[in-house]
This record gives sequence, C-alpha cells and structure tokens, in this order.
Amino acid sequence: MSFQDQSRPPTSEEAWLTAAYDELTHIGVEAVKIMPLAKKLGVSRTSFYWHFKDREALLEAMIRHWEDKNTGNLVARTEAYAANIAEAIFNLFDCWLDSDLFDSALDLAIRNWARNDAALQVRLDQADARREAAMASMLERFGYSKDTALVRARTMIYTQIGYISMQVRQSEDRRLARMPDYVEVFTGKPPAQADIDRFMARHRSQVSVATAE
Amino acid sequence: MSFQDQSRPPTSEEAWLTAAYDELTHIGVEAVKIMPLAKKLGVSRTSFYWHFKDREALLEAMIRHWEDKNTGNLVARTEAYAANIAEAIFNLFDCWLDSDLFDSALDLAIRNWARNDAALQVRLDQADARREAAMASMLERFGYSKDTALVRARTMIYTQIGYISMQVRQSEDRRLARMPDYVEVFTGKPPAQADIDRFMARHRSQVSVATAE
DNA sequence: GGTTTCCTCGACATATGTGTCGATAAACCA
DNA sequence: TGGTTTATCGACACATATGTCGAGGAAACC
Repeated sequence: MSFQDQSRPPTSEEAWLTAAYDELTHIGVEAVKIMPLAKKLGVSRTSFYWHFKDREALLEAMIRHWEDKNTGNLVARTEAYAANIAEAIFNLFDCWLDSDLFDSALDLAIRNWARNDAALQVRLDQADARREAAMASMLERFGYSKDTALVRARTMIYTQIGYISMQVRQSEDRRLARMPDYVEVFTGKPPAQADIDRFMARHRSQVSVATAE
Repeated sequence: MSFQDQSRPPTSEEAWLTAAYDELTHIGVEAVKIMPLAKKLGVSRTSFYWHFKDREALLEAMIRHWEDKNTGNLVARTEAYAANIAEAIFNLFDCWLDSDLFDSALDLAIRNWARNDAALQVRLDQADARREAAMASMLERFGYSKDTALVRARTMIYTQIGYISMQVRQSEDRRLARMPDYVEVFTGKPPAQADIDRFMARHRSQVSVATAE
C-alpha cells in the first residue's frame, strides 16, 4: 500500500514516495507537487532533487509500483483453484477486500491520470487487456461461451471501477454481505451456501463481529 | 452537450463556458484556468472578469449545467413505459447512446472533481441517491425484491461509470450489438427478440449501416 | 583525525497562475 | 451628436510552482 518496507526507519526517499502516493490517490497527479510535499515532510523543497532527478522521475516510480502490484495479483486470483464458477468469482473478490492484493485507490488514480497522458494510457490499456483476458478465460473454463464470458468479464471490471470511482462509503461487513448477490448477477445463478460460507470464513476472520444491515 | 444554443453567434460568455467545459471534460477541473482559456479564445485574459466574478463563478456555472441535465433525464428514462423489465432496461440504455439525454464525459469529470471538493461531493451524493432510487424502483415494479433491485441497480450504475472511466474506444455499432447481453446480465434472463428489435430500430436509424463485429 | 559520502539548505532564475484598476473603444439609444 | 452601456486591454501586484548551484553539516569509513 505504501512504499515503506516493514520495520526500519524510513529513508528520505521512501518518505517522498509515500507522501507523493498520498497526494496521487487522494487528489490526483496534478497534486503531486514538490513544494507542498516538502512542506508536509518538513524539509527543504530543494533536497528533493538529491533523491530524484526531477518530478517526472517521482511519477515514474509510482507508475512502476502500480504495475508491479495490481494486475499481477489480480490475474493470479483468476487462476486459483475453484470447483465451480461461484467459487472462482469469490476468489476474485478477495482482491476487492484485501488491500495487499489490489490497491483500488491507486488503480483509480492511475486511470484518471492516464486520461491525459498518452504514454501512461498505453501501459494502462495493456494492463486492462491482461485483466480482461484472465477473467474471460476463467469464465470460459466453467462453460461460458467466448462472447458471454467477455460480456460478464467486462461487467465485473466496470462494476469494480465504477464502485471505486463512486467512492462508496460502506462498512466492510455490509459490503461483504452483498457479495453473494453480486456473484449471482455476474454468473447468472445463485452461489451454493458452501461457497458463501467458505468466502465469509476467509474474510470474517479479519473483521471483529458481523452486524446486521 | 456544449453551452451554445443552436444558431446565433456565440456570446463571449458562452465561449468562455464551452472552452471551460472542454478542459473540464478532457482533462479535469485543475485544467480550467483562465490564462490558458484566454489564449485558446484569442482574447485578453483579463476580459474574463467582465463576464464572471472569478474562476469560482465559472466552475459553479458548469456544476449547474450538469445538475440540470444528467440526473433529470436519467430518472425520466426509468419512468418511461415498458411492458417488461428488458424493455425498461433498454429504455434506460438510451441514456448511454444519446448524448442529449446524458453527458457521460461530464458525469465522469464531475465525479473526479468531487473527490476533492467536499461541497460538490454532497451535491453528487444527492444526485446518485436519486438515480439509485429511480433504478431500484423500476426493477421493483417488475417483481424484483427490494434487496435484489438494489444490487442490480448498483451493478448498472457502477458498470456505466466504470465503462466511461475506462475510456473504452469502441464503435457505436459494436457497442449496440453488445447491449442485449448486458440486459441479460442485469435482469438475469435473456431479452425477447421483439424488445431487442425495438431498441435496435430506435438507434440504428441514427447510424449509417450496421457492420458485423 | 581526515576524507568521503550522504543529505539538506538558501539564493537565484524563470514560468505560470489569479485578480484589480484605469484607459480605451465600439455599439447602442435618445 | 453626445452620453451610457458593453466589452476589451495592458500594467501592476502577488502567489505558487520548477529546477540549478554552491555552501555547508553530519555520519560513516578508513
């Protein structure tokens, strides 16, 4: 999520990166400016240039971080073992619940940024193509036709992006409770109770107590 | 879509507004700057202040334009006559195909803007609540339970936002051809051929010739 | 203890943005 | 024709951003 490795006092370089990451995800690239970052970190603006060649280099570092993280983990989740399509989709949903697997805020920020950065848009299109292919192939493995698999893969991708983009404020529990319904929409049939239970057991362990909606 | 009324030479005020709209939709609020707009319009930067009190006033005018347009038309489409749920969803899909009904680019721009403008976020949340309620009530009219209707309404909203957000470049025809599949995902059952034909007839009239995918 | 490496800083040069004010000019109408 | 309204402009004051340069301080290395 951040750029810091566990323990170990953060180096100055990491501090600049995490501060930049915060601005990028909370506001947008246009807010990743050396002067305000320096003020936040309480250091001189110019010392930035010892760690990075220029602002461009800082931005590139963040794109790298995104590339290394999001798409790879997502594709891996589509390849996880599943006995049926519902279980497969639940596997994929792990990404939306575990910020170690997929950083939604970063994904959205990159998308908005790419809208007026042609070079980044190319990299994003490649990532999207990989994701779409992985999801569609997962659906095909469970018997969906090529066309149907594509439409359903896209529905899932768009829904996730739309969900992030709309900044829905919802408790983790409430969100979790809705997920079986989404599985039904995406697959066209209700998931088996055993698959729901398996998914819930996996995620409730991280949450304290489930509350009613 | 733009701010100009049909015919009639555009007044200076409208010119400022359309130029601002272009920046807002193509790049983002942060790009709505008086100096660059003036350069584009070929007039002095300072003459802006004759038409608008300040930059704030220009931005407010664009928010008003969005409020007047998008949500109202969308809600109206959910209330249009339909004999079954598939026809109702096809009615709604009109919004995504007719830029007079719904301005997707503007909607996305407003969403990104609201992410760091608390006051705008409040107005956006209200608009979203109206949209969600209208779509869910449409589904309920055709027999979906309250819970199911909500999940399916949200899937449609998120899918649309995600679609815009991902900047999918796809021909109108190809997009049109996919729509019956999306109706099936959103309703849970395939649409009747008659409803597909009615929808296609309505939209193909605007397109030249249908091509195969 | 001396040198090197790592890191920070202030001054400077330059660019781009906002907003005010008073001069000016054309267009409108009485 | 002459005055008011409408619209544009340049000069000014100010704020915020980027990036370079050379002067150092502090810790580590030998």
